[in-house]
Amino acid sequence: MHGQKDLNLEKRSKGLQRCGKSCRLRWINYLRPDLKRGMFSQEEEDLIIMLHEALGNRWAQIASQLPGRTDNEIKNFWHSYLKKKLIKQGVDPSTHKPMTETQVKDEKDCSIDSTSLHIFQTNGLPNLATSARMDHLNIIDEGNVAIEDAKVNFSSKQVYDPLFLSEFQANIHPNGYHSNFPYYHLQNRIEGDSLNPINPFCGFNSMPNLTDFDQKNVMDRDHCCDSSCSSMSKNVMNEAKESSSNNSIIENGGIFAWNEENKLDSVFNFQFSGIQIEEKKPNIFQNGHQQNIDDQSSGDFSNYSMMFQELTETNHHDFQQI
DNA sequence: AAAGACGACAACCGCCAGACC
DNA sequence: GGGTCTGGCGGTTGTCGTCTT
Repeated sequence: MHGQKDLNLEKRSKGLQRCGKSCRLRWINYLRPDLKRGMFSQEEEDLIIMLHEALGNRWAQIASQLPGRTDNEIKNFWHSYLKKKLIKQGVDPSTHKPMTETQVKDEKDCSIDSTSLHIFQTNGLPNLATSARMDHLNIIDEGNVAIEDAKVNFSSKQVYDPLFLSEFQANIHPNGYHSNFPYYHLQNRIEGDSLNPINPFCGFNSMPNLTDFDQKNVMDRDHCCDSSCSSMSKNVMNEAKESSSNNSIIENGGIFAWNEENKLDSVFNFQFSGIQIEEKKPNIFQNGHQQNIDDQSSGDFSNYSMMFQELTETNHHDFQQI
């Protein structure tokens, strides 16, 4: 240990002796001009939790859904904050399922008392990123999965779950943006498109790559993210509202399949690359919610947060008390 | 005021895959 | 086909500032 310390001291005194690889890493994680600084917003937290539930420790993929955030940053945030937060909520951070009382007790860092735990466990309340949706997913890690295996039956989905898997297919409005589901799906439903009944089979597209951001896109990053996420949240909110009124989610068919790519990556398609078009076409989903004051970090997912809050309001009540 | 604990975060390490020769 | 290089990734470590005792 001392040797390592001495080495570090030496490095500092001489200046870090970086190889090309570490220079690259420093650029990506620290120096890149498009990096978003500052704390993570609540919306980003929620998104990370959900993405982590779906993707596991694939930080790079998670980061690709959070423009301006690096995998390293998200990873650190997870280990230093989110993980503990989930544990305190009685949620196993690795499985995203409610921990048993024993598990909670086993967690050294967990200060939750058994009474509180009992409250939400007996109520059958989910964690924010409920595990229910993933329970019904038969998705295999590397994405090479037979379509049959990838089918998801939403009919067994628990009603309280406001954000089932399709939420990740945060599609862009067809008005110039990419769209498969849920927007298009939802539109058909709302507008009663008889030619396009609710299509239970949803295609997926290649996952956007953060590295695809060019400098101009970077300049517009927040706007882009804001819009796409807003539409996403609105769509999901509508979907969830509808489902709550019907007391079920997607009962007609309730199955979706993968396209030829068959990659879990593809589920998350925020299409950040649609910036240019989006700029010219105002987002029809703007619902008048005031942007979060913290424009750097919170604005991007403001609607998403509200949706989350609204959808989980009832069932989340007990959590607030914990 | 000092020492230890803790949290945040940058940096490092090792592995892997793809490109190239 | 095999070796080397490079980039990407996830896990882990080290440092530093802040908080607590």
